[in-house]
Amino acid sequence: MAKQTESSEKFKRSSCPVASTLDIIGDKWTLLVVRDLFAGKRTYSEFQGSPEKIPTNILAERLKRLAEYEIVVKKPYQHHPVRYEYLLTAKGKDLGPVLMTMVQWGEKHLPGTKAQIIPAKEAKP
Amino acid sequence: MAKQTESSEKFKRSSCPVASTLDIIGDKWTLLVVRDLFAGKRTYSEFQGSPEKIPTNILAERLKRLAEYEIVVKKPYQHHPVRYEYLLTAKGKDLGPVLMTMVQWGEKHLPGTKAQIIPAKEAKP
DNA sequence: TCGAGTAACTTGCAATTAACAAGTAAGTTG
DNA sequence: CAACTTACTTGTTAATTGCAAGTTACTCGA
Repeated sequence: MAKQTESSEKFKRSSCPVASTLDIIGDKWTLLVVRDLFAGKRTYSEFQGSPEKIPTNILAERLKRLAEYEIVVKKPYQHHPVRYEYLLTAKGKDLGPVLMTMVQWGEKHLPGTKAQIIPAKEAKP
Repeated sequence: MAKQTESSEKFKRSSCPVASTLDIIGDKWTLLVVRDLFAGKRTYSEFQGSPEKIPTNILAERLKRLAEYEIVVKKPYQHHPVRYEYLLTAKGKDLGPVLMTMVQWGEKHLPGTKAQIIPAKEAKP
């Protein structure tokens, strides 16, 4: 788990924006977490509840990575039982179009897939 | 290398179009091959020439997968020395918007990345 | 106050996948 | 005919994933 440098400079395969983007989100799970965030999920256990059943160690690692890349921020939303929530940053919200184009491609070309209508987010109770 | 079924039905983690799309293109290399196809590359050795230096066994496997999913078609473009070219299908061309949104995200958020202007394709020599 | 429960992780492996180097087959060129 | 090229395949090692179980901190009900 050794990082290559102390700084936030990460390894890049090339200067191509597609390749560099894939270095960050190019795996089976990362964008699913981002999708869940767009769907209004905020906590570790909410992510675990998704139908794809992400392994817990992978979820933890991906959340850490997403925080390192400043796609999400982790903050406690209550103390005593300290509980954390993960929120999309502006950088993370900018992944929305990537997700949307995947939804469009999937719905057009992969039979049996169907995006859910995301209910408008309510104010926190 | 055993497939789960004889038919072209592939395993899906869920009915979510994002998850199902990621089941196909959710890795570090697949979309780079698609990017190269959009950039006008057509042959195995042209893909190998890209700056990310994809391992040859992975390139072969990904091309096979892309053909199975009908994102590309493989066809010989000359006999005698049989040489193959890979071409995007309509389904593959529909991945263009996914690539474009990644370019936009990368250029905005990943310093040092820069999309190349793709030169107009010349006639085959 | 004890025991069960919950959220958010961590740890330990086995199994799968990726990476790297080398080798192969068919055909062409000097 | 020896070297070269394209398009792969094979073998081996390294890294990553997936699954199960364990941990920590705190709450709640009997």
